[in-house]
Amino acid sequence: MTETDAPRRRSDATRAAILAAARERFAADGYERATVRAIAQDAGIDPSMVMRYYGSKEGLFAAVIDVELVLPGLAEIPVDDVGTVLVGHFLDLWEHDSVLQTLLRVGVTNEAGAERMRGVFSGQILPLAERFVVTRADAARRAALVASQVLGMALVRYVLRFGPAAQMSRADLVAWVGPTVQRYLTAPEP
Amino acid sequence: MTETDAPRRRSDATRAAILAAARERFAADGYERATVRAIAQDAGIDPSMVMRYYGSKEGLFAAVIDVELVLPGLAEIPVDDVGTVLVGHFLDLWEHDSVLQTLLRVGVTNEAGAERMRGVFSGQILPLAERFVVTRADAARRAALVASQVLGMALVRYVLRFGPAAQMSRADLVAWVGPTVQRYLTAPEP
DNA sequence: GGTGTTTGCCAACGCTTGTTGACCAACGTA
DNA sequence: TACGTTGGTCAACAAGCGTTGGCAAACACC
Repeated sequence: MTETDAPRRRSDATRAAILAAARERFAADGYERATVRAIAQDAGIDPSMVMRYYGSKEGLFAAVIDVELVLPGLAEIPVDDVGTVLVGHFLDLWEHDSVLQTLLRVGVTNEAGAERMRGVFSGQILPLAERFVVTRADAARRAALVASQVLGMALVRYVLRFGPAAQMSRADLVAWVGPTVQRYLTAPEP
Repeated sequence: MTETDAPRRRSDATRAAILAAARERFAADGYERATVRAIAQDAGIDPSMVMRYYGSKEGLFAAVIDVELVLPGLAEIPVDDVGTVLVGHFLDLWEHDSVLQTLLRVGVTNEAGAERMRGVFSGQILPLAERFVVTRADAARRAALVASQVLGMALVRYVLRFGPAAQMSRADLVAWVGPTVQRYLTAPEP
């Protein structure tokens, strides 16, 4: 998804600085409040450079969310631990990579962000659910339930910052939420 | 919270039209993209009227989110049904009142919206949780978990509009999510 | 019926936004 | 050393934003 072996240019450092600043601003402020001027200032360059290298603000945003986002393979872990392991992986992803934070902040008001979020859902959670049930419709429902709990957890903990949710230890969170995800994936339909 | 017996003015209809238009716009577009001009056009009046009656865009937003938001009393229902009943109430609230949609859309990027959201949490879900456990810290954790699941459900269903989540029937949703909430409220600590 | 207040529109302000093009310095190559 | 290419700044643009003040019509009251 991301470019790998392009010819090295002298401006690569600038490009990277812009991208890094954009990541932080979009993740912290959402699409509208993250201005091109602010991003450029963070990157220590002129706003016009953003346009030169990314075409437009929308193009810059597209570059920010155009990253591989993969949950570690859950194939080899015991079936009974899928819930807790998945929750742990999601917490890691959330805390060490700003792209999910960006997608959530932006996806709530911006259609491109929402579309990308749906893409992550279809590409990561849906295939996971399909390994546990037979019908495609059932898998879709279960994946949606998993997404609701996992995104809801991130929402109250990292975005809305509800006190209790932000203060819960990682272990507590896994112990509480893991079984929910486990049930959504493996329990018989109610 | 809302004014009740003020002297009736001739402009009450206009005030109401502005408020109604603002509710829809804020709920649909979030704070930044809901412009005063667009709201005024929806209400069929001049943008300057918004300033006259609500002081500023921020004042208008404050008026929009300044509404009583109460979950129906859950005191008289059987303890074992708390989860399913609560989820049902939340779905009703979400579909018949735009204020929660507004708060979620805005709260993700706007601190005033987030603060109001935390207020709803503290005023509605926290007291509920305190009826089921003894220590205040435990209640806070459980309330946060309930909020994460319930808001996450709303997020994927009404805001991000994940296909499977949006298409699930109300009955299915209650049957799947109800037990999760029930467990968060009444299960012993893991 | 005259007078003061309310309701509404209009035009404009000052500011910020994304975006553009002119221009200069540094570099690579012959 | 000369020259085309690349990297970068600067100043400005048009558009949109929230916001303001003035003015005309409609109303309320004596």
